[in-house]
Amino acid sequence: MALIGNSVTGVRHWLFKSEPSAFSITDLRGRGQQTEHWDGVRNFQARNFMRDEMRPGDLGFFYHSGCAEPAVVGTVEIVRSGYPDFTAFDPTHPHYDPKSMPQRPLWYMVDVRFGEEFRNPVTLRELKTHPALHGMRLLARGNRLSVMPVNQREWDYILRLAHR
DNA sequence: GCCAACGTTGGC
DNA sequence: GCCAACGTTGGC
Repeated sequence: MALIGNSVTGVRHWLFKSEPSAFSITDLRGRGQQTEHWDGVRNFQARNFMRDEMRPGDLGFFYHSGCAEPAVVGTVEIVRSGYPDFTAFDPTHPHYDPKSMPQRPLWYMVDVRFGEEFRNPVTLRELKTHPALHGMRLLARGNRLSVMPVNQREWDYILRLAHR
C-alpha cells in the first residue's frame, strides 16, 4: 500500500473537487452531521484512491472548481471507505454507466460529512503564489483529477492560510 | 466561449 | 498495440 500523509497517526489527506453550482460547501454544511455519498466519479485514478486508499477518519479539502473563484473552501471527514457507486447502476440517473454492474462494479464512492467552512477560502490564484505549495498535485499542469491526495505538509500549510 | 490537457474509443 | 478522433475537464 502506498504511504500517503502522516505515518504516525495514519490519517491521510485528500482533495475533492466539486462545481459549486452542482454541490457547494454551503450545501454540505446545510446537511449538518448527515453523511453524503461522493458519487459520480468516473475516472479510474480517482476511483482507485476512493476504492483502495481512503479510510474512515481521513480528512479532505473541499475545492470549488468551474466557477468564478476556484478555491479550497473547507474540509470534510471520510466516514465510510470505498464501496460501489450505485448511481452507475440506475439507467435513469445522470451518472449511469452500463459498463458497471452490481455483480462487477466499475465505479466506487466514499461517504463524507461536513468538517468546516473556511473563514478565508484559499483561492487557486493564491495557492500558486506560495513556493511551499508548488509541488501540489492540484497545481500540476493539466491536472484534471476530481479526487486526489494531499500530503501532510501541504494540508497543514493550507489550513494555516484558511485560518488567518 | 475558448482552448490546452488528457482520458477513452475504435479502426487498423 | 498504435494512434487519430473525439469528449470532458476546468482555468481563464
